[in-house]
Amino acid sequence: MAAQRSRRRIPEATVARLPVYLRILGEQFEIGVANISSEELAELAGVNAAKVRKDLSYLGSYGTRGVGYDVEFLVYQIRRELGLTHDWPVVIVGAGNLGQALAGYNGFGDRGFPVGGIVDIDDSKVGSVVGGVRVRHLDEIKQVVQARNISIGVIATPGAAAQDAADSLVAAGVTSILNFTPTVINVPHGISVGKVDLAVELQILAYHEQRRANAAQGSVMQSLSGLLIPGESRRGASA
Amino acid sequence: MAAQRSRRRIPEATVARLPVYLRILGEQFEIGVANISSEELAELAGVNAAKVRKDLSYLGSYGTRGVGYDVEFLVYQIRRELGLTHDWPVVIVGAGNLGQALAGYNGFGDRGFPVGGIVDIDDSKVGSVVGGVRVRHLDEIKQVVQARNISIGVIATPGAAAQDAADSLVAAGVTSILNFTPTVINVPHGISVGKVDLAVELQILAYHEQRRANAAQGSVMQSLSGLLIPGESRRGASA
DNA sequence: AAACGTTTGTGCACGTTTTCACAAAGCCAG
DNA sequence: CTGGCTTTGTGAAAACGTGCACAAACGTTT
Ligand SMILES: NC(=O)c1ccc[n+]([C@@H]2O[C@H](COP(=O)([O-])OP(=O)(O)OC[C@H]3O[C@@H](n4cnc5c(N)ncnc54)[C@H](O)[C@@H]3O)[C@@H](O)[C@H]2O)c1
Ligand SMILES: NC(=O)c1ccc[n+]([C@@H]2O[C@H](COP(=O)([O-])OP(=O)(O)OC[C@H]3O[C@@H](n4cnc5c(N)ncnc54)[C@H](O)[C@@H]3O)[C@@H](O)[C@H]2O)c1
Repeated sequence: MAAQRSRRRIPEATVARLPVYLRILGEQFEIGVANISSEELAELAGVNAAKVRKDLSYLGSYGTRGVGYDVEFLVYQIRRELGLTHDWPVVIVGAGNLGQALAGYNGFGDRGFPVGGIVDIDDSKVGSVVGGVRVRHLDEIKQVVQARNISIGVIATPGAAAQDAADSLVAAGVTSILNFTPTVINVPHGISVGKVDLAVELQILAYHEQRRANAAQGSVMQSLSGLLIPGESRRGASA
Repeated sequence: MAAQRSRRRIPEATVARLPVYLRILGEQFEIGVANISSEELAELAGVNAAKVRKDLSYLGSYGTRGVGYDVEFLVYQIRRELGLTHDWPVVIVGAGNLGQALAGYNGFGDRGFPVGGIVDIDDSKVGSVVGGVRVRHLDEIKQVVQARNISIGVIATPGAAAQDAADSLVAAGVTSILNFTPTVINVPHGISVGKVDLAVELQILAYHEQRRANAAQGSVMQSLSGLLIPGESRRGASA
């Protein structure tokens, strides 16, 4: 009776890398690669080979020593572990520029996340069709979510409305939220939240740019004081 | 002569949170809040107060014990540390759906990252104007970058063209890249790369959804075997 | 000017993630 | 079926990130 079922807990850092491996493996499979070593996969994913092996080891012992991993089988196992064996329809809240772009973007549904519904609070948006889906009113979100058994919601409203949107999603029964607004949202315990913030990414890059600029200036100063070894010019390792 | 200049190295995890604090502090300043405690800021940012204090301590000792932090001063210090005291124009490669959406999005320039240029390889796109900027041909990227002294590039091409786009950007003199395609790009040492991948975020959420589903099923099984304490129903802590 | 309540700044312990390094396991050639 | 080559899977160490807990510092009140 011992349920030998998965129930391994996979480290969050690994979960974030599995989708990257998955995509690469899918591409390799497409071009006829049947087998791949941790070294090759690591190269393609831009990470350390030992890390790849440890990551994959959380799925089970699916490699063959001296040979590598069967690409097709590995794709199946990762998909299984990530819960990608079936589609996860999503509901988008906010049918503005971003909401419409997302709804119209196929790379969304192609990856198993079809747009199951779009809602907006603005009556002038309600009724229009974007990406083949008719925009419904925010008030109907519960019907939309329950009709297609949706558990993932995407927030694409202005930042000021993000908390409202999150509350509506949770009330409608959604248990995972991807937030595209810059606003931090509060959700009840047990709800997962992912965040995509353009400005944050750019600001991180700006920080590294500035460091480089400062370091370069520092180097010049050192150079002037005769301390910089030629050929060893400083460049922040940040890639 | 000892250059007492910054040159503190700030942990990457902290760098990723500073933009969040910055936005919140800006909002608080707007609504007239002059002073804030680490506790309050932590609450608004959804993190631990000790973490906030440690993060801010990397900037220097700018708080006042028993009082808190001066909001305006802190905004200034974070902006300074992140290198946001001046604008960082960006060049967008790829004027398709995403490229046009980004170019037309004001929250971009508003945060100090104006679109300094857009290039595309498709002649039918060249010459059109999006977001007030005229699309130039990829071949002219070097002129575009150098004319405005751009150091940040954004890749919004199809995934298959991402490496090409990265190579072009690096050749043109860009030293930081934000990659919106799902493709992993290789860049020379010393170039910073940020990545925004929608599918990865959704797949991470799917994983948590699936775990919840499995755990719930597990609970039912436990319940059936009399092991589930009522009121203690399992819900994965993932928020 | 002392006593008090508040909040910072940070040492320390703990948890997580990365990396190293190597035995175990497989394939293949002879 | 043995020996040599390759590559996995994983302990153990190192590096990194988080959160607790508390002394030090500050403003206020008496
Ligand atoms: N446009 C971009 O390229 C881009 C890029 C990155 C991030 N973002 C972020 O995405 C969000 C949306 O941007 P946008 O350009 O699409 O804005 P937008 O103004 O075009 O669209 C917002 C939509 O949300 C609707 N809305 C407002 N309150 C609502 C509510 N409570 N419930 C449901 N719908 C509501 C509005 O009616 C509108 O249709 C913003 O937070 C923005 O910062 C946009
Ligand atoms: N549209 C979305 O909502 C969305 C969301 C997330 C991610 N993405 C990703 O963003 C990328 C772009 O998506 P899109 O919908 O804008 O695609 P798109 O096809 O509309 O636009 C791509 C543009 O890039 C140009 N291009 C192609 N090769 C080029 C090259 N070598 N140099 C310069 N330009 C080149 C094309 O001419 C085209 O104009 C894709 O990788 C996609 O996966 C898109």
